[in-house]
Amino acid sequence: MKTKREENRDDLKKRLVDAAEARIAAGGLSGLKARDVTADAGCALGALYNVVEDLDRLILLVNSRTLARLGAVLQAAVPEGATPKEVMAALAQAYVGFALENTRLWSALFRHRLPDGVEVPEWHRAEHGVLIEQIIAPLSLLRPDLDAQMLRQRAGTVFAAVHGVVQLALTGRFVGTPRAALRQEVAALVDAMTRGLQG
Amino acid sequence: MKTKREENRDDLKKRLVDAAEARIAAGGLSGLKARDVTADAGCALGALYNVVEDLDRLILLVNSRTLARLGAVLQAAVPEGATPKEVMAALAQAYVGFALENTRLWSALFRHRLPDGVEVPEWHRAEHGVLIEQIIAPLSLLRPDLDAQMLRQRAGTVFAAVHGVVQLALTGRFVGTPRAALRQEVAALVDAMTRGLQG
DNA sequence: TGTACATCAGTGAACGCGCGTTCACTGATGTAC
DNA sequence: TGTACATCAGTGAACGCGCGTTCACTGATGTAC
Repeated sequence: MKTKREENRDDLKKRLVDAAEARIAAGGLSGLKARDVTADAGCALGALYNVVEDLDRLILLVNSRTLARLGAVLQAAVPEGATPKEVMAALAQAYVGFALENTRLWSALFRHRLPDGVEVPEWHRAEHGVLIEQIIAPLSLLRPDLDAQMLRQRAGTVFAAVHGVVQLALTGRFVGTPRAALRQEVAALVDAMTRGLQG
Repeated sequence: MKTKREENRDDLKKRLVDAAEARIAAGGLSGLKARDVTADAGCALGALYNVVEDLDRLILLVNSRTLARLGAVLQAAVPEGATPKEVMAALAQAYVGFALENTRLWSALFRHRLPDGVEVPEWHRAEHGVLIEQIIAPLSLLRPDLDAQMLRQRAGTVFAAVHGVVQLALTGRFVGTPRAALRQEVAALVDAMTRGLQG
C-alpha cells in the first residue's frame, strides 16, 4: 500500500502531465513553459523538478500518453473479418483522424528532440512500435513472399509515406496535399500501395 | 553601374549568406547564431542588420538558394525520351540523392518557421514550386483523365509521400525506413504509385 | 496513543546563460561647388 | 582636380528578455521509542 508521500507525488505528477498535455495541445511544443505548467498544475515552479528530471522528460511522458491513445485508436480501427487491403485503408484513415483531432500532440511525437548526448530511454523508444505494429499483419498477407525483416522494413515505408502526406497537409506550408483533400488522397495512396506492393 | 557602396553591400550580403549556409549545413538550423555567422563573414555583429532585416530573413535567403539548387538537380534528372514512369522514378531518386547530400539544408526548408504573424514573402513562397513542378508533366501522361487542379493536388500527394519516406529515414528517430534501404524502398513506392494511380 | 526527531516534498526568489537586437560612435564613400 | 560637407555603412559593447534550473528555507509526513 502507498504511503501518503507517494500518493501526493503521483498525484502531482499526473497533474503536471495533464497540464503539459493541455499546453502542448493548445500552443504546441514551443509553447510549453515550466512556469505555465506548474501554475496550471497548482504547484510551485521548483516542485516540477522534484517529480521529473527535466522539462524534456515531462514531454516524454506526454508523448507516451499520446502514443498509447494513438495505439488504441489504431487497434480499434481494424474491422472484423476485413481483407488486408481494407485493414490498411482503415488504419490509414484512423491515423489521419487522430492527426486531425490531435494535431499538436501528434506533431510533438515527431518534433521533440532531447539535447545532444541525452539518450532516449528504451521503454519510450519501444512505445513507438504502435505506429507500425498493426500494419505488419495485413501486409504479410498481401506479401507472403517477404520475410519478417523485409515486412518490418516495408511497413516502415508504408507508414512513412502516409505520415508524410498527413504531415505536409497539416503542418506544411507551401507544398503538399490540400487539407480538404487529405482523406481522399490518403485513400488513393494506400490503394496504390496495396495494389502495387501486392504484385 | 553600381556605386562602391552597393558593391560592398552586395558583397557582404553574399558572404553572410555563404556563412549562414555553411553553418546550417554543419550544425542545422538551431546551430545558426548571429555571432558565428558574422565572424565567419568577417564583419561585426551589427553589420548583419544593415544588410538583412533579421536572422530569419537570412535563413530565407539560404533556403532560396537550396531550392534553386534542388530545382536544378531535379530538372537535370529527367532523362531524355523516357516513359512517364521512368521520369517519376528518376525524380524521386534525384530527390533522395539531394536529401542525402544536403541533409541539413534540405531539412531547413521544412523546419524553418517565421515568428507568429510574420508573413512569408510571396517570391519565396513561389520558389517552393520546384518541389512539384517536374512531377506534373509525367503525371498528366499517366492520368490524362485528371484536370489541371486535380493533377496539381495529386502531384502534391506524390511528393509528400516520397518526402515522408525520406524525412523519416534521414531525420526520424524510431520509425521509418532504414537508411540503407531508402533508395530501394522509394523506388518500390514510386513504382506502386505510378502503377496504382494509373488505373 | 503520544512525543521527539528525521526526512523529504513544496516554495518562489534569485541565478545564469544564451543570444537576438540596438545604438552611439567612427570612418569611409558620395555629392556639391 | 580639390575642398567642405553630408550620408551612410561598419563597429562591438551593452541591452533586454525569456526561461530553465537551483537552492536555502519552511512545513508536512514518516519513524523510533
